[in-house]
Amino acid sequence: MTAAQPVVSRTRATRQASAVDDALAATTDFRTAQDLHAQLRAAGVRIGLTTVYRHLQTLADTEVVDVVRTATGELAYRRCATTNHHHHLVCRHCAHTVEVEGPEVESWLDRIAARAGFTDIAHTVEIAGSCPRCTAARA
Amino acid sequence: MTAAQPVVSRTRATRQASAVDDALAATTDFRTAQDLHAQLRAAGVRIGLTTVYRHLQTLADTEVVDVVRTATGELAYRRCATTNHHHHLVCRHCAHTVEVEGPEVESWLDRIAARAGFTDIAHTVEIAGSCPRCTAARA
DNA sequence: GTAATTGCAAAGGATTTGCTCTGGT
DNA sequence: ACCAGAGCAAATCCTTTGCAATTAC
Repeated sequence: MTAAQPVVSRTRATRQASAVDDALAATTDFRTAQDLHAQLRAAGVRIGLTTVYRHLQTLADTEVVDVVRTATGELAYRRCATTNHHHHLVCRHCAHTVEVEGPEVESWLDRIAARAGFTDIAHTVEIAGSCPRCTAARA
Repeated sequence: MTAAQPVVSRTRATRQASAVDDALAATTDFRTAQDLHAQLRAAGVRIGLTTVYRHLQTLADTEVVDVVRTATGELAYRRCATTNHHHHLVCRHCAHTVEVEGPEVESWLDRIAARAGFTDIAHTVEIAGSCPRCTAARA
């Protein structure tokens, strides 16, 4: 596999841009902007919340990160391993995330959309559950 | 099929409660609280936005209405025809909604969840598209 | 009459925007 | 030096809450 290259969202390389990049590279879980900001600050990085939001937005626009909306309505971001179309299995306790593919889901979507006469289909499939580790910890 | 009975969310039957019920019964599309409130006000009903929110919340808690989160993050409510598990095909232009079932999706979910060791799975599948009418209108 | 319900105003919380200052290049 | 990017504060937007007035029962 190719190493994740530092994706500079804007035209200039700044300390803050790499900080956000690094924070995203350091985890495979979905993180909110507030989350990442707090973590960066805790780690001693001087960065504003607005800046975190702006970088994440740019990364999302560039499709470098995936965005999902949590159950509470916040946006969460994640640097995905594949650029292929996929979905996420997210632990509702620790946000641990697993990428999954589902060809049969995609074909089902096409089928029911066609049946209803809908075109230009977009879809989101989000799956929440309890990951093995959290399930064990709570037993 | 059985007629949709007026579902009173609280213990007292008020003018406002039935107004919300009626508004929901009058459409098959997903509507936001703000939306319904504006519509009711426009129709001359005296009702506060807070009250609309409260009734929708209660109805959602009672599982009388389905709730989805729109692409812009707002909550949208809808009185569904079936109480069975189903998903929605929603027109991104006019919010026209079609209920769809997908046994294969449900079984796929179980399968991938089991494979990843996740338990206590919940999922959302939201499908957005352009309905036949809107597609035609925009051609 | 009593307690549930209403609805205004205000609070909350996430995200965005205005605008000035800072720092890449 | 120039201009993109940073960041604070203020503004937005949806939704919830506090609390006094209303109204169903």
